[in-house]
Amino acid sequence: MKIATWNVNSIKARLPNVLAWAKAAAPDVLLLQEIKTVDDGFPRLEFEDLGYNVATYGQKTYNGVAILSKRPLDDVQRGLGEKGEDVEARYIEAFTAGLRVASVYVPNGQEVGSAKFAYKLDFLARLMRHAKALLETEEAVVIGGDYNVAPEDIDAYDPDGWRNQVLCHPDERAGYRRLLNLGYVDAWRARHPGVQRWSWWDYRAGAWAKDHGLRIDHLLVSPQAADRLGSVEIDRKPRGEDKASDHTPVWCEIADANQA
DNA sequence: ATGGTCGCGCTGCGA
Repeated sequence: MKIATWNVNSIKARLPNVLAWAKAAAPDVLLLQEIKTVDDGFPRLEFEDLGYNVATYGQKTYNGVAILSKRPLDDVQRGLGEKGEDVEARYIEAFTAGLRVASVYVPNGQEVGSAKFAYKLDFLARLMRHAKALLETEEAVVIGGDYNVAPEDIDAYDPDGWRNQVLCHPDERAGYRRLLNLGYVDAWRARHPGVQRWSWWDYRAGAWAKDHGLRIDHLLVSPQAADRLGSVEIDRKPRGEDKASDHTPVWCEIADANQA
């Protein structure tokens, strides 16, 4: 089965792009971030027509996450289940197709040292605690999303220029690395050691044209899912199309449990 | 170039 993650930067503005990609790439599970709409505004019927079940955790104007799956979505959970998470819609998980999957939109953090940066670090800590609890179920787990962290220097086009900036600061890299220390695997990096590839290019300053990007969108897979990991790719093509999101999809294949 | 460009929703904020 194929699982993809994509920060679409408004599902309404991006609907033709997302429908076209979902049709062509045909992921079994599509994890979306920054849908930027309340649940009632999500174009549910258009995705149901493509054969997806839809679960959303929306919010007016900002944030918002969703899970689309060709299999039924069970045990849907919205938020990280700790105090303080109800304000911003940044996490949704469900059990589908024999896996637990989650779509996460980690706060951007705006500027190192700001209140928003502190909120980002706190969110990463809450995510870590929740991810740890998920591991204890010994289910196959895939937590995909926009982590807003370039894990290592190799994940930035100009690591020295980005050093100590938001998205690359050591404190947020440490927060992200704690997820790996629990036993989660960065699926794309596991399949492509030493390779540079971006998942996000700023709209500004001609970043796409100059290929100035960062790899900040990740699929973290539990050991049980890592044992079944197949191909993992970043699909650059949607970033170059008309009315593109500033992020592009990342996908992985997870073999059926009985084939592992 | 301390800039640049999007989306939301109608003014400036967030990314």
